[in-house]
Amino acid sequence: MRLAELSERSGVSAATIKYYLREGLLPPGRQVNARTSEYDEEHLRRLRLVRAMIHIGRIPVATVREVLGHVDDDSLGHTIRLGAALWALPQVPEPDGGEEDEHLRGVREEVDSVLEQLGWTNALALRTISPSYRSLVVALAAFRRLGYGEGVELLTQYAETMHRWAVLDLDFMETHASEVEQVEVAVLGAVLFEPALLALHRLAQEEETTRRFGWAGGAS
Amino acid sequence: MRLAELSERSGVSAATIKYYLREGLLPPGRQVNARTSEYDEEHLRRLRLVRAMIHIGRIPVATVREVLGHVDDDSLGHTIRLGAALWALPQVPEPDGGEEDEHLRGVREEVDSVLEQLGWTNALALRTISPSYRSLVVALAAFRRLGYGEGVELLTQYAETMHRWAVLDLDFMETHASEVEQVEVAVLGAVLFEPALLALHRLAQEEETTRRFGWAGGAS
DNA sequence: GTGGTTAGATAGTGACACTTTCCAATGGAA
DNA sequence: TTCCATTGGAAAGTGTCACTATCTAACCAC
Repeated sequence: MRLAELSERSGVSAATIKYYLREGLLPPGRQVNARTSEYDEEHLRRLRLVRAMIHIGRIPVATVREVLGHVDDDSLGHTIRLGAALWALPQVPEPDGGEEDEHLRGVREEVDSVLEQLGWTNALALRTISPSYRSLVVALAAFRRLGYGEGVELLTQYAETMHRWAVLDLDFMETHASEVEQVEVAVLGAVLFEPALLALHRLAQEEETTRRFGWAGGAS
Repeated sequence: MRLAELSERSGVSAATIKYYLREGLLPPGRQVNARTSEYDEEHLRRLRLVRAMIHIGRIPVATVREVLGHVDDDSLGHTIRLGAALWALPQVPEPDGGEEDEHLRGVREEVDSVLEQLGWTNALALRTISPSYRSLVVALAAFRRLGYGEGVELLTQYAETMHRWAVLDLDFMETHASEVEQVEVAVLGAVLFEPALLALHRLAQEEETTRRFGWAGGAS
């Protein structure tokens, strides 16, 4: 298939596809001659993956390139490749004060004790370098800075829920044979499944809110 | 406190605070005279809230204004205000094809049957207008378009988990008296707590991955 | 009365994700 | 063979976004 057909089948404009090729998000097609290339189903799939990462996962183009680079890199071990890909995903940025702590330090201690209590020894060991750990601490500290510190106490319950979710993810991942696919599935789980589950969560909130308060609910 | 102090205490530059005032994200200070305004602790809190929404929640400035407008609007009922605020949050954009269905239609049917099975009658009734429902369907359709349809079968399990989470949210919310605060807590739950829990989820994934595959794991 | 600060207006910046425009080289149709 | 739409590639342009910088006139403390 040529560029025009790839564009039509994916619903992505030819100019945008050229842009992705230029940026290295899509591998070049098979060169037929100096002025024509041929694309296949794998290109279409990759294009859909890229689009989903950008629009559903809200991942910047440069980051997509980096993440997919790790996914494709078969010179690394399985865990490393997966870790590298997941760690390249966008994270919560540094808080405003630069390094001003207090809340940050308090939350960090609390998170550490929760991890220890849960027996997450691997996560504890990775703590100093894991972006997920940093994101967690920063987000919780912001919450606490607004006066909702008590929310953090539920952390253990939430952590158990999230662990159950992770087990489901990895079970699902292991049903897929190829290593490249396994890493891809894990990345997709983080990039596409998270938004889906957040939408499901908001839907559950809507359900529960209307159950408790009805449709017009509360005073005006 | 004057602008310079507000800036120093929050770690946000004076120019940025002026920008937020201009955009209506912060209410103006108490005018002392033609060229001086006085700000209080409530301004500091609001500023931190805005910063958290923008940087942790990744919400566009215009959307923050809209969401906070709903939170502050005491002319509406409780449920409506909450719904309006949550529905104003950024959602998954339309898929590429414009309206090309098939996957979309299939997923929609599947989601509907899951909702029915769970007895989420309110969510089912809101289905046609709820942005969360749309986001869910679009994200799952993208997943399926990439060949991972089976993931959707776990939907019921995930939905039950998300409902449990929503119940925890609303329980927490109800411990807060003021209506304005209740709506704020719900919005914060969606905006700050979601990133925190996603970080927790990724941490759980790291833990479980290293448990199963070790540190170097898999072939190279 | 002088120097530093303030609110407010206007314009500028850099990142980002495309989009447009141009080109010469093809390749199928007439 | 001639014509003309299409192709890959390069380069410049566009619109949005979240600030950031510059300027002005008023004010206040010393």
